[in-house]
Amino acid sequence: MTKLQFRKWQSVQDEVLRRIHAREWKPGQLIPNEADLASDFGCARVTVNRALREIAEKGLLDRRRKAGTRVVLQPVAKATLDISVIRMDVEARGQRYDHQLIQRDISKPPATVSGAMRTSASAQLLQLKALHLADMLPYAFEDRWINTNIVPEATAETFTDISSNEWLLKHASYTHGDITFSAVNANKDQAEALGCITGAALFVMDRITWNGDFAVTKVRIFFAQGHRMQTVL
Amino acid sequence: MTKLQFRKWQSVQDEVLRRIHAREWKPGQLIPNEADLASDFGCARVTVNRALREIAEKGLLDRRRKAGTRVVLQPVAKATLDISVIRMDVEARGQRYDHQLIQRDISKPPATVSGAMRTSASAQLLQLKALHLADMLPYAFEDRWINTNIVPEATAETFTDISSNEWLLKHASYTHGDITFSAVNANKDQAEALGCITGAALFVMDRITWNGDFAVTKVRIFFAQGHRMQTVL
DNA sequence: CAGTGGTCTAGACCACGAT
DNA sequence: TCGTGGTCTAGACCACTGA
Repeated sequence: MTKLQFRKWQSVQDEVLRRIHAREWKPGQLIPNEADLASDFGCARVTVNRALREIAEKGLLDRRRKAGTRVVLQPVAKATLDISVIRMDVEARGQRYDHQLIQRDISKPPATVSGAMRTSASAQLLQLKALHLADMLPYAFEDRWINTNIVPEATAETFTDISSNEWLLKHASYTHGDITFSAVNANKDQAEALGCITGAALFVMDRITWNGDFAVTKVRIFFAQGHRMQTVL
Repeated sequence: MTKLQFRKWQSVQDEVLRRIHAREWKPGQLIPNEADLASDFGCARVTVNRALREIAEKGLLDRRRKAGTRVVLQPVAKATLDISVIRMDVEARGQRYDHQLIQRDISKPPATVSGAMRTSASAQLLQLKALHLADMLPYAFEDRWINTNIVPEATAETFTDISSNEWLLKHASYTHGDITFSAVNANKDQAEALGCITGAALFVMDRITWNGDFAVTKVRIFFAQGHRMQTVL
């Protein structure tokens, strides 16, 4: 009905994906070069290039100059995770978001933290512990360290009205981050904060955010029991 | 020294990212349109377009026709996970990979499985349980159901010489998949297989792979205690 | 060396959507 | 309505790298 958007490169991409999925082009097989495909599809070579490039970025094709383009034997699936502010996650579920500041200290972090953040062993950092709530029930427990050398304004902020995550997005910029997901058994403090039994399996996200070579913040988030993180291939 | 690759679009992208990170272009701010940037950078508009398009896909820019391009207020970080065959993960860590088939049955799955796979409630599926080993130590325990209506050849395969994952990649194609990550306390069977105590927190990946509207396979993988999944922003 | 993909350009038309 | 981004083209040159 509605023709909507003549994205020729996308129809080329769809057709190529169809041929791969239908095994018309088998794993390991060389496919025609860009110029031939362009005349087959009746479009410019650049259009074919864009279609194939995106498929190669997804990991389904292996492209090499002179050698041509092949269907990969064992595709490495690329799943994309959207890591947003926790408030957004909660509100996207149609729930009411609240947060409680549990602790706020300036102190010398344990060696594991200063090591991971590459701060000097004697440096004082700002530590925050907070609870995120969805519909008044515990959603996640957060343990964060902020590098006040990089973000000195943080020492003047109470973090009672705004979560540290959102405050940092407004006041600090970053260039990249490292994320790790794991599972841990809840200790007494975490169990108490999240309202579960000690030893319950918790889904954990660790994140260190960098601005160039300097760590801006390190945060460990313990999600309430039963939390799931979903994505698609 | 080596100039290597004149990718003008990438130098444009680097410069734009620098301006965003340096807050020269602040969150929420409108940046110059493509034509102006092109003349500023001394390149074609298409080159600017490619540079900005990729940044927008990463979630740092919001682009709208007529309205122009803005730096987003709260960037939603996109993290990409590479989901490969477990053997590859193990070997990438420099460890020896082995696997053991623990169970192989054709039976009617529980309602949760047939429901998730959208197979008829009375359909028989092939169930496999297997252990993945790294340097002879348990790495992950896998519980899999295969839809033999979609992949009938599976009924003739023993899965003793090749893991089900790699066999499926060779013999079945898929169009998309759903993935969920969570944490669970190990039950007695899982604890025994993985060599941990009952109740240990395990990192779990659930995956359903589809070919069009039909589920090819559903797998639940319990990783050994302490497993971490890493990525970057 | 030569074939293939990677990139760039100038110009063009179009889809969208803010105003 | 009309400014902006989205896409397409034909042609060109270049960077790789397999043979």
